[in-house]
Amino acid sequence: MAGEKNKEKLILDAAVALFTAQGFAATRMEDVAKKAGISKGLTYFYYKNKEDLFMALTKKAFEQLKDEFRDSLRAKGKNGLEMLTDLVQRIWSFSKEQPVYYQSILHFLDLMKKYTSPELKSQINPLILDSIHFHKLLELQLEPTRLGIQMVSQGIKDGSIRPELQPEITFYTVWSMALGYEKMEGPITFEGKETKVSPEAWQRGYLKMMQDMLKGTIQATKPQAVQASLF
Amino acid sequence: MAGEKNKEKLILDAAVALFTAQGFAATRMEDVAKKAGISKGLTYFYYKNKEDLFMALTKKAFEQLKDEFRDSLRAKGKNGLEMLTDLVQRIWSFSKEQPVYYQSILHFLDLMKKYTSPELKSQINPLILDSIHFHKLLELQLEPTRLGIQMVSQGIKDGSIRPELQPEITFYTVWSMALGYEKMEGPITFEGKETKVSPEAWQRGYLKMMQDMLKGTIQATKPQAVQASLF
Amino acid sequence: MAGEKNKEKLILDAAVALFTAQGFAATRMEDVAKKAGISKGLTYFYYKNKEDLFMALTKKAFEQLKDEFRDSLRAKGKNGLEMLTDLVQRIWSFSKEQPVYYQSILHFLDLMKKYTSPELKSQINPLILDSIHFHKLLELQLEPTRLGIQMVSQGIKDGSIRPELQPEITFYTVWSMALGYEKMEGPITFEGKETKVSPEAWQRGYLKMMQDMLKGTIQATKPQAVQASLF
Amino acid sequence: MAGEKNKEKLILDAAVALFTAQGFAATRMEDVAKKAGISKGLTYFYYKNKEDLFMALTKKAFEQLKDEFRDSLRAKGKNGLEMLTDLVQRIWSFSKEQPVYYQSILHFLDLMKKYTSPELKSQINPLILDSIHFHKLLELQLEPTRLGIQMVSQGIKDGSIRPELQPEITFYTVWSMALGYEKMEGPITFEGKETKVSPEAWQRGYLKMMQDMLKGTIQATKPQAVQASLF
DNA sequence: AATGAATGAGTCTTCATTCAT
DNA sequence: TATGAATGAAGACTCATTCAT
Repeated sequence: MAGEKNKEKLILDAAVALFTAQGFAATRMEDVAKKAGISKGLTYFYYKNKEDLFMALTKKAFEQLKDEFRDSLRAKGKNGLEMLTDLVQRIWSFSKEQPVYYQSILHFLDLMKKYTSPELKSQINPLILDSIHFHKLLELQLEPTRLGIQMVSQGIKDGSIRPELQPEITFYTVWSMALGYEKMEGPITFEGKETKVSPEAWQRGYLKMMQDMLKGTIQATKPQAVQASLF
Repeated sequence: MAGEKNKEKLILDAAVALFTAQGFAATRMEDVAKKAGISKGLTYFYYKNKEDLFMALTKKAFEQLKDEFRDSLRAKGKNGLEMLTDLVQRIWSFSKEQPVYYQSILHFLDLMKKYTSPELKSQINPLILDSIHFHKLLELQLEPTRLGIQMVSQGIKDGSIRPELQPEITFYTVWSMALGYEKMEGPITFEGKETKVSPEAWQRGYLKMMQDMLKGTIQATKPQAVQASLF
Repeated sequence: MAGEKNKEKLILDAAVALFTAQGFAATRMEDVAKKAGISKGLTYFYYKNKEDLFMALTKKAFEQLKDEFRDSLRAKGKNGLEMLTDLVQRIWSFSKEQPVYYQSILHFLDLMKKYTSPELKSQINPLILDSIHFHKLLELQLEPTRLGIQMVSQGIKDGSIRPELQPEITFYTVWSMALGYEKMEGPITFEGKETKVSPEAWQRGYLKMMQDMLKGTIQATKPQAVQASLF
Repeated sequence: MAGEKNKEKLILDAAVALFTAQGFAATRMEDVAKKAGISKGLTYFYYKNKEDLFMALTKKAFEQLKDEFRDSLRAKGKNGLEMLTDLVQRIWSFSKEQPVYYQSILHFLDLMKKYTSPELKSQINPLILDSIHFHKLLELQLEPTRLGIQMVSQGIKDGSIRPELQPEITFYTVWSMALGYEKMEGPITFEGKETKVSPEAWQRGYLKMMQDMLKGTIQATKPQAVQASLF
């Protein structure tokens, strides 16, 4: 009774667990069902097909991501630049703690590229276009962006970000930097074994450069750990 | 007789063409063979398996990428900052003109992340680890990086880049920014339909911010198109 | 309250509509329930299973067919030969207007063949043998036949049919001719596109030959449309 | 070496055997492969899918049927009416000895009905329309018909068939009678248990009536068994 | 009578890969 | 080198049917 989680969520949780451990392609719907403690058929009752399930998962990922954005924006006593710095770090944490959600977001971005290109649109699996979750995502994906743009605007207003920067473009730049960072982790770690660039040093350097790129005349209200560390 | 060696190339070219049109998963080895004008069996003579073929393709991608880096570095009359600006634009062109090669590089970066993580390493398809091309790639991937780092060092020396920046970290940052940019194209195009942020405006803004982040006291020797345009 | 019994009919009507549009195999019980405006479960309350439903439908088909036979036999002022001519035309109309009922009758005839053959009986889906409707059908199917035989007997008595014909065999022959005719419609229509044999010409010719086969010394009491037309 | 039957035929033979024993729907492709002594995959190498296999089987059925027609036509010393009588009996034998082939022909006739009707065409399984064998069948199905029409023409010429009959229509009538006959076997056998109409008596009666329907002034060159028996 | 969530057996089909020639 | 017939593991998905409520 009490512990009777909603089946839909049960399935999604099982999917996340298995995708994390084995990847999307290597996970069979039957395994998802088994892990969720239900029958295979019921999985198809709640999700039209594997793609639909993945789109539902992606939706959840965006919702969680939005929460991160919201928490960054709500933080008391932070100026715009500090918010963005915090946000980027949250994104990195998110990519580590919820790798499947994070990957699903990256996958969705690739999807968007195809979706917005007339030549590539046909490459998209029709089952994805069929999914109701996919269409909800088209809207949902904009929400984190809106919050991010607010942070930049806030930073310009409070003087922590250069006034000549255009908020939309600036936010997209920050967002894409965060995404690019994650891609480099492998090579950095690999090479770091023999060079001086440790992942930690790189992260500090990366944030610092980003802040330099953005910052206006007003200094941070309080010294930030990242800013303090030299590299 | 003499020119027999290019069967290998024939296969690779066929693979690129098909992966471009349909994606990796949707392309069957039989199709590759047919497109290359040879038999299915022969494909397996030259490449151990589909993964091996893909690793060979990735190797070629890195070689081409390295050429782009080299061309940027060799350009006469450019200071370090200009080289990096040029490089980033080359990378973007590369992602558009050789989408399969570009995607194979991104895929390899993901692979590197798993490869360098003890927990994730087991997720890598064993056939990949078997591939001789994969192991060559482990070395090869460092080459573009080395060239990029030289550009930063050059920029510091010629004053176009801030002297306090650490070359390795700075290059990685630029490199990851270029990668992140490409990821955002879909959303930007999608949202651009109703907002003021066109893909072109964003690209200009992105480059400008990157340059602001890097630039030292010395101005560009000649005005650059990108710098000139406001956003 | 009073009229509750018609849920059964509701289901049957829904089944007929869907079978007509999509065929038996392509129609799911869930669709039938939805079309009938009731729940899936209730369908199984009224009909044990899909086969049982189909047998019930077949029973209804035989009842309607019997009505056609009865109407033919009851017609005033017609001699036996005219009755049979009329009957054959009714059967053809029936096959066009109630294709599902008609097909269910053909299906039942195939079933009978298996049912009466010791070797083939095992091929019959056990659910069919379980159906109470099937067993009712074993009796019901004889009724149209009885009426048809009466027509032949009547024709012999009134001189419109050759006296040396054996009524049972003659009726079965007429009945099977009517069935065979319908099977040929596809090929005739297909080939008719390039030949002189239109479906209409064929129908007229078919009836004429049948009448020639049956007719005795007494001519039709009134000229019949079919007899009048040459072919 | 010697006993190495062509694989395509091996598969077809296995399919016939299994369809005969269990029916089309109840036979799995895997069983066909096993029975043929090959792997499941090879079945799909030779036949695109189950429908394609069935269409190939139907093609073979029409070829065998055509042989029956040809043999009837070639028979020395027979007039047209005798040929048709012989043909009908061959068809009946065929339906008993090659029930799967026979049923596949009936199935094809149903298919033709849908194929030639704009409203019903969409009900046809797309895999069937895809099958190359289906399209060959559209031509092939006409061949037996052509031979049958020749028989009627021959009968008219030699005086064994009424001269006023139109060959095409007459043949189609005979052909459809043969088909209808087979449909009645079940009911006749069932009812025959308690009535005087045995299957044998019916067959004799049926043929006699058909001959009466067709026959011209010239008597059979030699007495035929069927004609001799009273009913 | 009535509901609809839940079950799970059943099957087609794909395709990377091998191997006899 | 080169072929292409042959293999067989793997997995998504359907739908008739049941049953707790």
